Amino acid sequence: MVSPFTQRIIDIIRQIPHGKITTYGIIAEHAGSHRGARQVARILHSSSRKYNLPWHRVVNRQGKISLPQGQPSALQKSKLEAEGIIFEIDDSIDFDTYLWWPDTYISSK
DNA sequence: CTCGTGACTCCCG
DNA sequence: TCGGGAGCCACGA
Repeated sequence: MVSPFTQRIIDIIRQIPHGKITTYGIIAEHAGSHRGARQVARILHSSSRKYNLPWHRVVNRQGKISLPQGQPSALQKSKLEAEGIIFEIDDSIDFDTYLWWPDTYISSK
């Protein structure tokens, strides 16, 4: 049993298509908290261990990996590249090409 | 229950 | 362009 927010976030993460990415902010908005990006990150981290979520498909607002440079970020990058995502020169991801927006019953905007 | 922590983001100089 | 401060709040100890 988890909180509604957590459940919603998990639900959204699971809907991210293969080869696509989204941001913490977008997920937070869909979870009901436009500034709950930190919670998304925390939940994502925590839940990915338990629910085996594709955490590597979530990046920050700049389209970049949030993890500190080093092994963790390298791992995420390699996972994304394995799905066909091409990184820009500055290691960012092109939103026009790869950004995915949850289709879930939103439509309010 | 309380407390510290944080894979973020926005706003203001 | 960049840095600091604030907001937000679930999770784990």
